[in-house]
Amino acid sequence: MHRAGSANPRNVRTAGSPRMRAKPAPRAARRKVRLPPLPASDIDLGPLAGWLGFHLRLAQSSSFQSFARLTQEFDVRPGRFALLMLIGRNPGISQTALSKANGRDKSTLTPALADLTRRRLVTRRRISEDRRSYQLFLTPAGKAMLDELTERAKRHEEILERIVGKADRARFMEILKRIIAGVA
Amino acid sequence: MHRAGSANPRNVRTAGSPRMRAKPAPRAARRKVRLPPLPASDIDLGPLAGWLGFHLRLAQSSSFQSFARLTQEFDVRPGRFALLMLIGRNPGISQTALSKANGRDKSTLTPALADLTRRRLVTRRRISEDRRSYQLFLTPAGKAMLDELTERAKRHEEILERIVGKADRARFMEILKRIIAGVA
DNA sequence: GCGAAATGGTAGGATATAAAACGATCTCGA
DNA sequence: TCGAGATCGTTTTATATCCTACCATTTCGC
Repeated sequence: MHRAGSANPRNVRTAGSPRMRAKPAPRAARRKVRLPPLPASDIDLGPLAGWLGFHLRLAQSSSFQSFARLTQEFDVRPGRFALLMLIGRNPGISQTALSKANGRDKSTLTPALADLTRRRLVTRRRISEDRRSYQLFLTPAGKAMLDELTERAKRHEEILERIVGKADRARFMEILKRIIAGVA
Repeated sequence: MHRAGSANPRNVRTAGSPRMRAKPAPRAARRKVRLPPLPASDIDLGPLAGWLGFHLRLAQSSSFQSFARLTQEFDVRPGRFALLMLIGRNPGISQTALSKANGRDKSTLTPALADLTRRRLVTRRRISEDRRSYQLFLTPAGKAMLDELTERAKRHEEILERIVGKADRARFMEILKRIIAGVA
């Protein structure tokens, strides 16, 4: 898949390179050989090629984009969707608890919830017992939106499951959970 | 792990809840029962609990943070590290090729490379053959930095591999690669 | 050759995210 | 009951990221 051994010194232009096409051989004396930019298909990843972390990052990006494609008409990306789901399943949840379950810093929630509130999908209520915190709820519109999004998310999951394969699914999930628990 | 069935209506405070502690039972008539914010340990993830996409996101976050912890003294996070590695292994690579190998949009590279150039880790060279593009190279300092970072990254990989397990490592990697290729 | 289309890189606008510091409020121990 | 410290949410600051549009340059079709 990638070049073997160490970095290719690339001191010589191979004959028949696509770049040679419309280039009349210059008459001037030996021109210094210049390196054409590497084509994307011929990149040496080095150790990255064998590293889990790198591929975890790329896989997450791919998954994210697949999800976003399926839900773009609602303008809700995975992060927001998880918030709606967590609020819907846990009416009255606090922002701190929400941020932990969502795996994101609590300061991230301030603008996100402001947006969801502005869109009338979520409401916040001060409680008299602890006036520092809010309780979060879905509005009826929020519930409807969550239902719609859940349908799309299911399709996304089906895509992922087809790629992962039925046989490996449980094992794969278990490994992900171990990483979540173990690295933190 | 999470509450069974549909959302818990949470209409009743359970006796012995931690919140009851220093609360002298109010003498006033039946106080309206208020919902304390849910503790983080008792969150219903709903369908999220079974979804690969959600856990992929969290696993990626965990991995990222583990890496960042090991390399924080160099102020280089996974994205920058991958850039250094890719440039180091592919001297003369163009920004577009780099962005593809790195799985990020090319416009993301402009500020990233400006930073790496400012720190004298990377140099860019216009080439006469195609004056639109640059060739990227590591400086000696960039190479030294890459070597240092590679050591830390190896430790991070060892952590991941211990979590994933020797037996599952190859399978796990293969699945990640399928997701990268298949969803895109 | 020439003009249209593609390509490499940058700029601007928008969103997502984290860390640190902060004010308000609550809890705990003595 | 009081004060130190913890907790909740926000603000501020700094990155990272994408998308769209754009400019300069190159390639392609004819």
